[in-house]
Amino acid sequence: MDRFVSTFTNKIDAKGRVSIPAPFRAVLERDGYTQGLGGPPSASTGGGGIYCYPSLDAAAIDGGGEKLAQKIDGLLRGLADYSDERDELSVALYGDVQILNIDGDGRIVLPEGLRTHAGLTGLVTFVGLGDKFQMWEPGAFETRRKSAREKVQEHRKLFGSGGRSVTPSDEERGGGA
Amino acid sequence: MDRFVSTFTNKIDAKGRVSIPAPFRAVLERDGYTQGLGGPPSASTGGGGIYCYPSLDAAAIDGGGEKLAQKIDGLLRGLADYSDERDELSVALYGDVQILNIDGDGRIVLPEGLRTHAGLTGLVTFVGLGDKFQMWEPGAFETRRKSAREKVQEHRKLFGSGGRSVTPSDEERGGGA
DNA sequence: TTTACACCCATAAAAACCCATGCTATTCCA
DNA sequence: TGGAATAGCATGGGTTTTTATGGGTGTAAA
Repeated sequence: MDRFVSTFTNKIDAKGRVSIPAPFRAVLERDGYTQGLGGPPSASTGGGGIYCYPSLDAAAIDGGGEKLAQKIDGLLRGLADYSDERDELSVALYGDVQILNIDGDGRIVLPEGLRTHAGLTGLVTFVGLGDKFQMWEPGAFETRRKSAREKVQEHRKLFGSGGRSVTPSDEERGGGA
Repeated sequence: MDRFVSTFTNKIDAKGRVSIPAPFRAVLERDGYTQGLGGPPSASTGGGGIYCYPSLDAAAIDGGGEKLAQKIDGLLRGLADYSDERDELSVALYGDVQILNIDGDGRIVLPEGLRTHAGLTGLVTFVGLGDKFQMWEPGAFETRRKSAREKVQEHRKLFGSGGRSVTPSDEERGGGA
């Protein structure tokens, strides 16, 4: 299993730290995470970390590991070096990215900018999306999830399936608080 | 991590010095130094130099290490010798290049010419763009960032995603970013 | 001399690091 | 089978290390 799945809600402590759900951590490690968690004693801010940036179309933070970073690289590859266009895209793709290091206890500190973009206060909901995951303010995510379900319902009517199965988004809720 | 990522805003002090963000310094160190100065080639003595030149198409300064220099070389090599285009580009790219030393505390001094080109006053925003970075006047950068984001929105449509909302069941989104 | 710059030190704030404490789910053993 | 021992995790809180920034001093160019 090397995909981010399921949702978990964790607490932001007084120092601004949040535990990354252990299953997500496991995915990150397999993805080539090389710091803090057993990686080589590389220099200060080198080696790894998770890539985070404000979601383009939602009040949430997108996060992921090396695989996500390579995906971003892929978007830029193909654009001519030193073209104006490339610089501009790079600003949006790399410029908004923050590399957050995971400490020895599996926690990260969310920078002010990201926190406000997602409207985070004391709790964060981690949502697995396969290649990456998102961090939401729990209330905002609940709203989003509901509307997503409704959409799925509609689609099902259109398909005329009428099946009684659970919706794809209906995973079991995560632990904490 | 061997690319410049993320943005940082630092202060220019009374002597005209600016701290290079530590993560960028780490990238430069891995990239190798261009100007071996006295002392061991380790971080302690600083002793490296960075390539800087006015951005061709923006009110900003481009900066980078050895890898950037090589990339510029490669770009020029691709053009026919003695072509007008090459001459122009050579002048544009090399003519204004300055090699700035990093002092023992990770700071550089920005020459007058570069500072005015970017309209820098008391603060500098460092923006990672992968294999180089840019230095902007914070206000000007905000404008740039905004337009860059809009451009990315357009590009996402090209990538085939274009989806407006991210639902928990919404896998495989091309545009990732 | 005056200026510009490399080099050195000091310091506050932030980030990284380390250890301790409950909780829960799981394992193990009588 | 039931309950104690155990292991993994989220969380709290000290402590140390980095980092950004301010300022002093000597030296070499102008």
